[in-house]
Amino acid sequence: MDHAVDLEGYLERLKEEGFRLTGPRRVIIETLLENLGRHLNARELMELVQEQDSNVGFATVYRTLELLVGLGMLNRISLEEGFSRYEVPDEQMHFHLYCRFCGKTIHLDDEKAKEALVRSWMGDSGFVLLPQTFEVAGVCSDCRQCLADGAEALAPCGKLCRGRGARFCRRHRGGAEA
Amino acid sequence: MDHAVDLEGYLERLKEEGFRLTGPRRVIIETLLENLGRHLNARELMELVQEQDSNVGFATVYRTLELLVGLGMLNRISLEEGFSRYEVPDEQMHFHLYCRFCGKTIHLDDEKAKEALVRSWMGDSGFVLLPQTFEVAGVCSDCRQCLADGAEALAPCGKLCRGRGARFCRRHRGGAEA
DNA sequence: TTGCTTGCAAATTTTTTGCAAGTAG
DNA sequence: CTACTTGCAAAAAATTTGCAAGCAA
Repeated sequence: MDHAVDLEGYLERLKEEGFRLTGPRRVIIETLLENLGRHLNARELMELVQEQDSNVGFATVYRTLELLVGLGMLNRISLEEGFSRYEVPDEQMHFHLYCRFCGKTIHLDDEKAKEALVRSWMGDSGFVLLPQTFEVAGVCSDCRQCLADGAEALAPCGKLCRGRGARFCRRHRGGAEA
Repeated sequence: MDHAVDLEGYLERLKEEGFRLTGPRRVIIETLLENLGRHLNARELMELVQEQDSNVGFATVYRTLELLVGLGMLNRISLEEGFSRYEVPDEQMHFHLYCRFCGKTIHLDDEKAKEALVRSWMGDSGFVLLPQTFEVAGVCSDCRQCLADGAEALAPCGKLCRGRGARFCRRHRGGAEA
């Protein structure tokens, strides 16, 4: 799944585009490539980068991320958490199941076939598909069990119920302990 | 595409869940249902709501959005703009092509069939699919023409090149006028 | 050298929260 | 009445920007 991306080639590409190969950029890119499967966000990336070089600042991390995204060398993705995550684009697409309530993620198989299918959707639109990760939102079986009586009400379950929605979670409101 | 959602039924659902039907909530929900296809963000929603009742504050808009999302009555979506957009969940999924460079969006057909396909991806994972909108990222033909020599470099084209990436856009950096 | 880059701190933007006052049920 | 809700203002959190100093090419 995480078949290594060539670091030197990646760095070279930056240079070919006319950007300078600086220390901070090097560390940031190395970190990104060493954590291919993790979908780091800016803060997580920052923390890892600072283990290597504590001088690198937030601004540089953000600027480098934006540069890479602008060059198509990095994808910005969102799990609706209120901030962005980033992934090094792979040759091919990836497909995940994402539980909207507990955040659990499952990686799907046969990605090549699925990608071909998605590509076929573009038809004669003139669009060219960019490899990306699809997060298919759903409810996992664990959370489904937690969903009380009114099955379609889809109230968040009490176990993980992380993030913003927690405040209105019926389980939490009742005081039934998180 | 935007087959009306029943306002009273929607409001009723809130009450059934044990939440109060207040003026501000009413206005917010009305506005949401009157702009089904627009994928409003919090600020846009706020502005529309204030045309109806200038007393409603940002906090209430955010709190109501969060409440509805928590109840599964609203989906939070992201176009990687740095903030969230919201959509009233439809019975069925929707599929868009989204140009990563100019932001152009095209609505795809045969959504029922595509949805069935996506549902089949869930296999025996135990997940239940939640109706959602898929934004398939790509490059539209207009932007493809703007992509200079190094075709795979994918530098943003100069025309619309909106949002955060603009600063590093090769076209803009050169001073070649946006 | 030249001018792209960086770090820092301040500024923005988006979203959340505390709290007294308002109000639906 | 009761306690869920609201508006306001302050607080947080995420991201961006101005600018003098640093450094790659």
